[in-house]
Amino acid sequence: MGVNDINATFENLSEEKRNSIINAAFSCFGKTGYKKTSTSDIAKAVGIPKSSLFKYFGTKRGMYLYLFQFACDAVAMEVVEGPEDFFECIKLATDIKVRVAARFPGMFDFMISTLEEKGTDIYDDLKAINDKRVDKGLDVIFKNVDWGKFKPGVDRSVALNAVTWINEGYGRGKKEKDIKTICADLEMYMNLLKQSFYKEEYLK
Amino acid sequence: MGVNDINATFENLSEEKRNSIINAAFSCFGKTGYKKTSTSDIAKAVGIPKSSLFKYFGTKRGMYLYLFQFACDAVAMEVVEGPEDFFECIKLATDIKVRVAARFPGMFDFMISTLEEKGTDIYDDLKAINDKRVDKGLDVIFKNVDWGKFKPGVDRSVALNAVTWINEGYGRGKKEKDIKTICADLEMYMNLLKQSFYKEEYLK
DNA sequence: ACACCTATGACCAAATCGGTCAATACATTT
DNA sequence: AAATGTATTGACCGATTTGGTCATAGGTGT
Repeated sequence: MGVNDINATFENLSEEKRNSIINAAFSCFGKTGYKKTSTSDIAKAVGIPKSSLFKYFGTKRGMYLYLFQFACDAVAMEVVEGPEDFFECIKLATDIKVRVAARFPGMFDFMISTLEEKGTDIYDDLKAINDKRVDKGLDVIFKNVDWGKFKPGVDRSVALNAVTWINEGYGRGKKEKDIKTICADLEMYMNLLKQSFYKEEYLK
Repeated sequence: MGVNDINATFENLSEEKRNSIINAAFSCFGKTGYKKTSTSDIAKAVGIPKSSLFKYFGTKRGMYLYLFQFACDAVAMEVVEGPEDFFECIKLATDIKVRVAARFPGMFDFMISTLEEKGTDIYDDLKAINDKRVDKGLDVIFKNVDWGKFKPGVDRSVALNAVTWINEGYGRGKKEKDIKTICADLEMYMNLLKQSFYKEEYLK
């Protein structure tokens, strides 16, 4: 084992065990935030003794930063530039999100919660990691979008808001649905919005 | 002071102070739930000593139940039967929500959080209070809706989902906006959806 | 049998928990 | 001004939980 490699023991675990730990931690931290989530909460959720967590991550802070970095990397690995059609980009983004969320269900809730919680002693570290990201949210996916397809009255932020809110809302409510149903449902909602947003000539 | 009246001292406070306590408690409990929110968290948020809270509500449990009852009553007081047009009902519901949220900003987040947290020793008491409610969510407001105005393909749950998700999404993002802007923004979003949902003949 | 590493529960001091209480501050009555 | 009743407060309580340590038990390869 490397001398300075705190996480080495964790990385040597089987992927299955690693993911189960990561997912439980995502879920716990995502629900109650950094400060209010105790290490024993997470240990209980995973089903391993607390001391193992400290072997893997050193400190609670180390664990949280690891998770944040992990989530950033997981997203960055999937992000690609999208086509010029807005709703194709939405579909692409949804696909990515669904695919990632299938492996790490609590990840996006966790990511949202990280930036909400201020006044903690890790906030600066989080921002440092976040500033180093190149993917910068949805910018990459949408950079090629042809906004000319939209009706004159509809501006970009409105469109993007409506779409993301419906996606979020659907995501919050889904329970025990398989990926195919989810994608089909979302496509239906998106087609609904498309009819409101696009000029007639682009509604195939 | 009445013998069995634990809350009497609290009720005798000025409305301003009472509301500031209620709002801080809504916000704290809404964010981290019953178990993870400490009485000192709330006291600090209000700006009064913790011991005062215990004078007002007796116990933490008592405080939480009071808040829940209070929120139920506040909603029940505003709810009325809506007209037959779906989007007029939405507007009515939004008006109610905005009006209530103007006085108690954290109330709805609190209400949502109450039913999410299971395994606490107050869950049964909450359900008991909740079961006594007559307003039962949005049923009353929407009971007169004429669903025939919708396009054949659009079913009710889809419409209601899209509308509520956009409302929730907008609500989550709003910061320092005055009520008028909020209502205008939401009306714009709703008109967008209306065009997707209604048969042509009903689009004025 | 050995060495090597991981997993684990008992354990720690420090902080925090829900809750109490005697003392103070304050307004009202006499 | 003195006396009275109440509201407010910070100091304080035992109990629990906190982040974190560590010696030991257990498994694996040789």
